[in-house]
Amino acid sequence: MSDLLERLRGRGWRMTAQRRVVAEVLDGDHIHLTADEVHARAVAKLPEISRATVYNTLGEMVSLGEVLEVSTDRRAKRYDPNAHRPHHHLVCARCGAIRDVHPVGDPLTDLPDSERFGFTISDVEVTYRGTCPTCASA
Amino acid sequence: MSDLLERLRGRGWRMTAQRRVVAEVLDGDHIHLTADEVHARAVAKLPEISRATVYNTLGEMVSLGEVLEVSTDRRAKRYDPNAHRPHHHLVCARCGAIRDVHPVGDPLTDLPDSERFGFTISDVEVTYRGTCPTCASA
DNA sequence: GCTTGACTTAGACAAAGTCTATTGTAGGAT
DNA sequence: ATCCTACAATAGACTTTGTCTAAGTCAAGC
Ligand SMILES: [Mn+2]
Ligand SMILES: [Mn+2]
Ligand SMILES: [Zn+2]
Ligand SMILES: [Zn+2]
Repeated sequence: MSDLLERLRGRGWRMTAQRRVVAEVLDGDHIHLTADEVHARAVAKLPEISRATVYNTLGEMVSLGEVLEVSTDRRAKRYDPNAHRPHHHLVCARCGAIRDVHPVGDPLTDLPDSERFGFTISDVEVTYRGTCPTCASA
Repeated sequence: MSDLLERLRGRGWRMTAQRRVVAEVLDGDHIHLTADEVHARAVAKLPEISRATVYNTLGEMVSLGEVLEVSTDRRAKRYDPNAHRPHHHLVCARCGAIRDVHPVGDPLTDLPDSERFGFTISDVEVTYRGTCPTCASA
């Protein structure tokens, strides 16, 4: 069921009811929830879970490399369980819907040496913005 | 002197000491200051300028299209007077230094139709991350 | 030099996130 | 099975970044 939960087992991770529900809430494709959204969904399964624990648990999952932090807007960070397949994001400017996308080619080759200012570049992050089909037809 | 200030004149923009100082502080190349940094530098020239006025003025400049908001980290928004030459950003992960960069080609062509989920894409934002020469030699 | 609507200000308020002191518990040891 | 203890969970104070409001100030046209 929870692929993320499976990945977290056998890492010496002490299993608690709180950690289990956070992992369950983050299961699925194109999942990019804020900490507060994770908390709201976790409370539905385990009413006494605290906000601090959700933040702590998400932070640990990020440290373990099993969850990614995504910042597609200037509001809250979003947590993404799709940590093992490199990807970028497509965001609807109207409703905020987020899709995982996989551009072809390496965007790094598009940056000429004269535009690198002597930096050693280790990562490129691409965000596509537009209007989703639902918002376009509304 | 202040190219930004020149651009803002003759737009029916009521000129005040506060607005002049904010525009002066934002003059230059590769400028990407936070609102608080703008405020600190503005206070040095005009001690009584308030935080609210800096936020208001930056917001108006953004609305006029003369300043861009840049979000290269999850902390404060940064304000960029280079609003008329499309560009992307190269960020040092260690010290936060930000350079304006101009990749060749259109990153949109790298996203196949099958990866567009029916969206109409209007904008692409690219952030290159790495280590600047100063941090690399330290 | 008036008048007036636009601008500025201080401080309250809000959202997102961090930190701390205290209490609880998972899981190994006995 | 029970005990122990290091690790985890909790409430709430605190911080950072940003917005809002009500009252005072001023640039610019007449
Ligand atoms: Mn994703
Ligand atoms: Mn820039
Ligand atoms: Zn939409
Ligand atoms: Zn650096």
